[in-house]
Amino acid sequence: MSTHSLPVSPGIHPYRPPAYRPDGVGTLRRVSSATALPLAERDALEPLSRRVALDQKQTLYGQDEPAASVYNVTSGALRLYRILTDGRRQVTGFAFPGDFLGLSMLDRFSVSADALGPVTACRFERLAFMDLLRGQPGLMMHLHAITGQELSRAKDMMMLLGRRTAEERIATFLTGLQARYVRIGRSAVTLELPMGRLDIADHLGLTIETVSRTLSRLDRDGAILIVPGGVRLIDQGRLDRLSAQ
Amino acid sequence: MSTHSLPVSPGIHPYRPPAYRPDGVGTLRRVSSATALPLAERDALEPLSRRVALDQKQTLYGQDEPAASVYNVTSGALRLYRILTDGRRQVTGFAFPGDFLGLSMLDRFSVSADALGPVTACRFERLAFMDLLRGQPGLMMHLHAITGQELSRAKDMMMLLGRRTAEERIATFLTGLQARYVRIGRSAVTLELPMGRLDIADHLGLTIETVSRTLSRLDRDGAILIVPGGVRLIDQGRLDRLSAQ
DNA sequence: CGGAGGATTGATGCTGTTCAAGCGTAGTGG
DNA sequence: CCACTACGCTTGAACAGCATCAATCCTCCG
Repeated sequence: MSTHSLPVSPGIHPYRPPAYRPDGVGTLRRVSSATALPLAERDALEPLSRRVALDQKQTLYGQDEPAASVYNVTSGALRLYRILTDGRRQVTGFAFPGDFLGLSMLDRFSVSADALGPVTACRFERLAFMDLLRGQPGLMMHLHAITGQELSRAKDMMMLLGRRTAEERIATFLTGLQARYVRIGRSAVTLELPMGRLDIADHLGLTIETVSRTLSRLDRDGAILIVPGGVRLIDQGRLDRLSAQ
Repeated sequence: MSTHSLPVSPGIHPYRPPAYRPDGVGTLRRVSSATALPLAERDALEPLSRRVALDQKQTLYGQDEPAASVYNVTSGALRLYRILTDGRRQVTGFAFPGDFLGLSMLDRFSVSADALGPVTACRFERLAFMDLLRGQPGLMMHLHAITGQELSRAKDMMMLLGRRTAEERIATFLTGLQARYVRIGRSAVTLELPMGRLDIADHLGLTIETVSRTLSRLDRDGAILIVPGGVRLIDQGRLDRLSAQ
């Protein structure tokens, strides 16, 4: 997975890899601000959590598996996806530090989740988690709002998959990732892409060839710069226009 | 909107329109069983509700409008959609009796909602609704689960829009509608289609021509029978296979 | 009867897919 | 140190599915 390690490329690309701060503790510290939990609520949750660690390609849970836990990602990234019996795959999203998984608390997971690289997460036993929530209406409301935001983003994805061109999909994907990275305090200019081209393709309803070609074209046109393990956004205006709602 | 009124067609199609029971009261009586609320919880909600009625094409609320209310549909059907600045539209779903709208309780509606025909709904003032929920953790959990199911269906739609063929989309749409109709106690064989072909197209990420052609082909092949205002499902096995996960 | 709106059908074209070959880099082992 | 392999990515050529453009049909309704 060389392309995922973002080495400092010595030549053309003045690229500095994002500060890698292994936190390695089972906490909720690095929850993004948009979905941030108030301190008191975080403290209520923390005693329930157990730290889990995954290596690349390991599965956190599988689609339709009984959902025994709720997770909060603390480091790394995961891909969330469904697969049809004939192998066609839809990557419904990617999870980054601060993101909750399984928050809708249905009996079974609606997607599979596996690690794009080393991942750590906090694990909550679902029933205990729900018991706690029953006594914390404010926290419950907050988690409900997070689910509501996820639902809103799912509708964005429907619009993207149903009605947008390949170039718009790629641009929207990049600027969306940028916005998420900003919220968790990462570079807003050079985006690490921890997922492969095939993951992006299966997320955007395209083929790997179209993803590759479209990225190449955006690079050639000076909108982006493809760097090892990621992408640097050059023409922000153009990208924003392409991804405009 | 003649094709939406489902008249008894005298000739070839032995079609009986679904019993039209105007309930006309601002209650939660006809909530579907899958999302049904326990009696006690329904009684807690009912005092907060005000009945609203819409005529065809009237708007219940618009995308990005401050979300002052939560709704529960009591009769009729609505289309839920987003529009891009250049006019491209994605219909994210349709709402039928029993469905909640605005349940994620974000500050603004994430889609627009307007009536496909005459509609009645219960309206809840959002803040009062939320206040009530704070004291009713069981009800809150239940509504959260409904939102979780909606999120799961949104992921189904992503798979459909990203990875399925036109024929599969149509078949999945029809069998999905069938399942919803069964849950609210309507015919499982002859489906009323209160939405037009354009609505279906914008829901499935197709054009109106492709929807029309695909329905015609399924009709010609004996999988369905197109009747005025709806569709009769003939070859259930074939449709199920086409929409199989 | 005539108009309006939706639906259907046909001809043609384009965007993205499919099939196929080649490239670049990392890792391995002689 | 370098050949060899593996894997992901890129690029090209041909193709297909769905879109686009356009005409016609159907039904309702004034």
